Order: sequence, then structure tokens, then C-alpha cells
Amino acid sequence: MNQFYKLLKDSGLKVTPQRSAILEVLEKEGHISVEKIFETLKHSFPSLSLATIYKNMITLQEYGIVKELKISGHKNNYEIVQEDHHHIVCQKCGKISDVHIDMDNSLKEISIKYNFEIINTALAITGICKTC
Amino acid sequence: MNQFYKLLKDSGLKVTPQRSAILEVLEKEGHISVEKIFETLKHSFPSLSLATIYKNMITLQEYGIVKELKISGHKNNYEIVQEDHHHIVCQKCGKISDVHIDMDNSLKEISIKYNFEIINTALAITGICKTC
DNA sequence: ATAATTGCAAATTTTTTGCAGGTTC
DNA sequence: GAACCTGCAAAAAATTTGCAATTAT
Repeated sequence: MNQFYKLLKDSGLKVTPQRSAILEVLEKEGHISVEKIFETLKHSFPSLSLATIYKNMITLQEYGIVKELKISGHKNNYEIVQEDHHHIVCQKCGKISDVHIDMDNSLKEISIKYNFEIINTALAITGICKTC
Repeated sequence: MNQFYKLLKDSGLKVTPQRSAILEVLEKEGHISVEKIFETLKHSFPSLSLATIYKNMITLQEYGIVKELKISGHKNNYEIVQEDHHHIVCQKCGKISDVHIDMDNSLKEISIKYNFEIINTALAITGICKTC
């Protein structure tokens, strides 16, 4: 019984080894592309197919378990849905880190000003990181 | 002599009819995909090639004239670089609108806290718009 | 037993590349 | 005339689909 057993069960999704492994990779890496997930897992699952990963990304997104991360100049990355947060992305080394920014006030203003019901926000801050 | 003549000239780029037309479409539409640019222009330029649009998107980005807009669930869109702004995106009708949000304080904090030199920010707020 | 999931192969979609001919400056 | 740009066709990369076999519940 793995770490994501309950999460999947509660969603009514089947707990397959491939699916669990994908989630473990996402958990471990934080943000990762389909290609890299495949690279990482093909040793433990020699028959694993890219299609399976793509299908899972779609399903897991539909169930609100995983989120797609689109960042200019990067392949699509995926992450496990967690507490709201945003991302800083180094243009040199490509590293993506989570940051927490309180935007409640700004968002409330937008919501009122445009009469817009906010469901989600995605902020990517690009620049040069500490070590670069 | 069109609207973008000076901009292109000053950048050292050649002013071709295709390039000017692409910029005009971007200007008019605000945010638009390569596919849609192609649809829009193929009437006036029957020989226009998708490759030309892709190549221009790359060049114009390199020269800081155009910016790629990546939004989850949407095709890549492009816009002309303007004053810093962000986007609200309706999940129902797909409409993308510009919004201005002052995030200076939050960004300054991030910059100091992570010792991160911020070059750019991309915020996409998704939800349901007024009319939907 | 049923419905969901996987893996494969093929198909589609999106983007890039090389090169020859044409255009801009 | 030099460098750049376009358009075409082909290639490469990214994603989706259909279907048969397998697996989870």
C-alpha cells in the first residue's frame, strides 16, 4: 500500500503500479516532464509506454490530482496539486522552485473590478537564481 | 510605411510584407496562436507558410518584440511586448484579457528572500468571466 | 463480472530544419 | 551584392487515438 493509495481510491481511480510510480516520481521531482517521467521509470517498467503517461496526466488532471505547468521556453511540466503556490524559474540553469506569494488582495481587486470568478492562478517568475 | 516599420528597423530586422502583416494581426488580436495567424493571413498571402510564422515568432521573440503566452489548456499564444501586464482567462469562453496588477512589493520580497534576479513575470488567472 | 487501464502501433498535431529562390537594404 | 527572409517539402518532436489484452475492484 503506497503513499497515494488513499488519494487514488478516494477519487475512484484504480491503483495501478504504473500510476502509483508516476505519482511517486512527480512527488519526488516536484516538477517534471512526460519525457523525464518516462526516462525515470522505464527501468522499473520496461514495457511502460509514453501513451500511458500521457493518459495518466490527462486523467489525473481531470481528477484534480495533477496540474500542468506551462512555462515559456520549457517543456510542459507536471506537478502534484498542493497548497497554492507559484514558481521561480532560472533562465540559466532551468531550475524551477516553489514560492509562496500572498496575492489575495490583488486577486480580490481583480475579481471585483472585472466581475471575474477566479478559480486558479499560475505565476511564473523568471530570472537568474542565487547560484547562477 | 506601416505601423511597425520603425520598430523593425530599429531592431535591424528587415521589413517584409509577411512580417508586417503578422505584427498587425498580433496587434489587432492581442493574443493569438500561430494557427490562427495563419488562418487570418492566408487569404491576403496565399503562399504564406506556417514555417514563416514560426520562424518569425522565434526571431521576434529574440528581438524582444513578441512574447509567448503559455496558458494551461490553451495553445501557445503570442502577443506584442508591451507594458508589463498579466492575463485573465475564462475557462468557459476561452477569452484572454489583459489586466494590470501591481506586484512590485511581492516581487521585491521574493527577490530578496531567494536572492533571485527577476527578469520577467507571467501571471495567468483562470476562472469564469463576467459574461459566462 | 465489469469497468478501467495498459501497451502497442498508427495517426495527428505541433514545431523545426535545410535549402533554393526571392527580397530588402 | 550581402545578408536576410520566404516557402516548400521533409523531418523531428509532442500528443492523441483505437483496439486488444490485461488488471483492479
